[in-house]
Amino acid sequence: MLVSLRFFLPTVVRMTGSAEKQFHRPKLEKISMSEETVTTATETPVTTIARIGEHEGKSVTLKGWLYNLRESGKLLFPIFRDGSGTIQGIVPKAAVPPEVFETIKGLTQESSIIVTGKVRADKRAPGGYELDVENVEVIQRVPEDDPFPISLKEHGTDFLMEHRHLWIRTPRQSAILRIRAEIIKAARDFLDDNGFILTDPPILTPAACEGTSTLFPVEYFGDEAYLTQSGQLYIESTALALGKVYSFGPTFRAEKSKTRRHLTEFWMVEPEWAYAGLDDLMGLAEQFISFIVERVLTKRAADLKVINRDAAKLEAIKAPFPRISYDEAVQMLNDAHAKGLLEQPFEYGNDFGSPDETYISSQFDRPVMVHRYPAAVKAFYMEPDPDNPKYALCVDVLAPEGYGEIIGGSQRIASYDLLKKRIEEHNLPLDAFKWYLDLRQYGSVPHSGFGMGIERAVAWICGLEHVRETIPFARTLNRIYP
RNA sequence: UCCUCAGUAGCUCAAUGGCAGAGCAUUCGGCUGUUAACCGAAGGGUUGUAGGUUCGAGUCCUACCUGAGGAGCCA
Repeated sequence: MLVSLRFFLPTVVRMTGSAEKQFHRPKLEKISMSEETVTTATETPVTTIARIGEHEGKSVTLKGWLYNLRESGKLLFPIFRDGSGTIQGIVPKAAVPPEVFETIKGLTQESSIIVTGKVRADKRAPGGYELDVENVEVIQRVPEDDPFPISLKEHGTDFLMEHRHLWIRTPRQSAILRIRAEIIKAARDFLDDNGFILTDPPILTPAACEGTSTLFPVEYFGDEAYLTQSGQLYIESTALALGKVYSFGPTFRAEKSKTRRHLTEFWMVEPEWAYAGLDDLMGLAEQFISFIVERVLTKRAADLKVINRDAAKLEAIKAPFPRISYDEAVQMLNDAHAKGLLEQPFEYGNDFGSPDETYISSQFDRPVMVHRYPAAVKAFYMEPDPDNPKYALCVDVLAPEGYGEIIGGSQRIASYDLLKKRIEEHNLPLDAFKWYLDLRQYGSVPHSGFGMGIERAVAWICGLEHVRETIPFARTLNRIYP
């Protein structure tokens, strides 16, 4: 896979003694947590590229890096980035002291600099503004014999992942990480504002949560422990203590999955809700997803544009979402196979494979909720449907555009006897689940919850090919560096 | 674990079994509005590893290593 690094380029800076003395270093009165600070030495406001429009016609100071340098005779066009965006500067030779011109001319890509200049609106500028550079201070100049490895041209996946610590500086990757942060904040704001209490489950666990996935073993003072594959069982207990709870944290799966949808370490947000049934859960899921998408559209429109995401597809994501049963989904798959739209015939009773999920989701313009799978293919703790115990009261939410399952949830078994029976049927160690059974011994209630994989949600909302771009440092089957 | 594909300059890629190439990056020179700028020049190679076939292997054969995509499993 080739990844085009649009808007990127390199350059350099020469730090001469005489030039350095002319550069002012803005002195801050204090460390400010706001984006805007004022230097007492120069009275030049220190701002960010994202907010530079507030300073049109005035001189400002930016702290950042050189993204690219173009030159045309006695004109230099340095492009700066500061983490909030990029802006082009212009440096006519006649307009600045010779030291400043020579310093900028000698800058290398990704050299760190503090630059001062006057903000000017310009229709030719992609961001609407340019900076007439007045001065520059070089903090560190990248040596030209070991230049920044990620050029503006295309690179291969392996090379980019090997340089992930530098790749994240590029505009597209930075935009994705900002959107990820917004998605996480939206998820937590939604749950916080709807009465869910954050309760953090342990990451080191004594046994498998579900008994299915392959776990990462850890040496624990002479015993074997495992990295958690889900916080669910633990937040069932906090839900019975606090009513409505959620967890947000990392989970680990040692499955040898090699696909664009899998990481060995990923983040999940899991609400758990006492006295809630499957219908309550589906209502929560559609409100939750709608809220997150709306928030990203509102607050990260500029970043969606940077990554070229079709916002119209996201604007359609509004509750209610279609709800279909497993049986109805199977009927869709059978019809599709009869029409030649699906290669493999679907065998009733199985869980859906990737091509199946892709087809089902492609039939809708918003996430589709598939409920009541056969209990036999689902986890041991799911409550049977009272209307037909062959089915489990569970739901998978399939994202549009072929992104597959982003949410999996269910109503949990409330009966002590049934849960104990299921644990035995799955050959799970009863003693390890004693505490879990206690939840059904002491004030058991119907309760439900789901887990949403953050990386899959980010991949879908951003329209990405692969989940490895949705997290700063992806952990996959074949990569644990950097 | 299985299937498919790919490893050649720092990067992205060419090269019918017959002299190892281009673009970008780097260095030098030119250009006063460039948008992955452009124009000219220079430096830059153990063709993933090991073996084999051949007068001759980047190219064909075998094994291995590494990576990618997919299946299974999962969020």
